[in-house]
Amino acid sequence: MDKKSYHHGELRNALIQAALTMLEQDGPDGLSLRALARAVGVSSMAPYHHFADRAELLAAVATEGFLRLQTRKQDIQAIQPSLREALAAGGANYVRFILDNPNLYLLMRSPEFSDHQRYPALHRAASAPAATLLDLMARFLDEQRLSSPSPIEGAHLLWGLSHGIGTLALEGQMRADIAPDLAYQGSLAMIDGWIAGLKG
Amino acid sequence: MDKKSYHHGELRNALIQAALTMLEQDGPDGLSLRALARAVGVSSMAPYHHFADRAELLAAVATEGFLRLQTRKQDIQAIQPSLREALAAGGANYVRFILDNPNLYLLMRSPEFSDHQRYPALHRAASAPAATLLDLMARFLDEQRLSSPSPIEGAHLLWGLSHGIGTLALEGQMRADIAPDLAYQGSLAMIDGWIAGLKG
DNA sequence: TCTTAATCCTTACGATGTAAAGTTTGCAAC
DNA sequence: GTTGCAAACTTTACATCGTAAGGATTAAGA
Repeated sequence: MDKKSYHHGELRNALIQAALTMLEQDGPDGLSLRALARAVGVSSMAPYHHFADRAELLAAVATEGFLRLQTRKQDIQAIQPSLREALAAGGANYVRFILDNPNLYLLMRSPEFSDHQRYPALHRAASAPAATLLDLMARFLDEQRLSSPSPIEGAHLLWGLSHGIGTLALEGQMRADIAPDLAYQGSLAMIDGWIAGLKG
Repeated sequence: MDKKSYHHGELRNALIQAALTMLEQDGPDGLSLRALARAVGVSSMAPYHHFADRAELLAAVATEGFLRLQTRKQDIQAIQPSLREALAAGGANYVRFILDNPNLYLLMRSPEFSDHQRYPALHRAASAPAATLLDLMARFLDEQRLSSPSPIEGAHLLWGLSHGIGTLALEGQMRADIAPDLAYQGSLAMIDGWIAGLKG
């Protein structure tokens, strides 16, 4: 595809792909629309025919990130022997995703996309992993006949734990190589705390 | 102090204070050196006599944030009846700090300050809360005669949990009003999981 | 009083996001 | 085919930003 024609034809996709690779080099803030356009071989204003502004392009990239995360999530959790271990494995996988795609993850969690109304596709993609976790948690709590925490609370706790550990590892506050396992062990400890709390 | 003189006299401090208030309005990225200089009533280049570049000014603001955090942390943890509850209360307080100073916290955790060599004051201030937590954790694990997790692992787990919950709450992924309590309950659950794991 | 160093200002440059308006191209209807 | 139109892309222009270079002002000590 060595199109040198006036019309690019696949600009939207090309921009997102270029952004994904450029992102991991320069970070979310270093990613400029102009540099992106240059990389794709197009004028500075061309991206504006596919995205309203810079934020909308970044949102599309972040959306792609959530789609990739969800794919990985499903692959891994299908293998686990028990719900308890599936929950912990999901956490470890989440940390691994963060460490594998640091800047993409930073972008995905950027507060500039907080407005759900403005980025519906992003929030749809982002809610898929959350829904998967919530479903798993609800099934686990039901299986164990636990009335506390609620499924939402439990999901937020495990999610928060893995998100936090991944972020700390990214910042160099802890060893990245053991971070996924730490998330796994921490998740198990919290889950066992719930179970122990019921019995005690 | 209505100095209209050529020399401001307190520029460095004034800039940091102005940045702290402007930060919560415009976010870390919206904070510009020029706007800051304008707010303080000084030329665009004046800040450069006190800070090498924008990053160094932001680092000073972030440092102030860590100092405030540490103050709050000590005040609250001194009141707790047990080490177990002190650990959980520390987590809840951490979440409250995040929700009270969302943009300041974002700045404090900005990856652009990862270079410890370049921002020694920042990392000194940042390590104080971490050290406090680590000390508390070590004392708790010793008190309970727990060999697992290690103090560092335990500290990272609780820290990660609160960081994650605070961040999710910031993003609107969960109700902010119950987030601190969720961190409290989650911390207790994980702690109890460690204890249960020993006995079981 | 004179010197000197600290503090602050003016001017200038390149880069960025994006608004406005023009150019090229593919395509559908005749 | 030819025509007409909408979509894709370009050019030009502007405000704003970080910051480099060099000049002006002032405080403080000799």
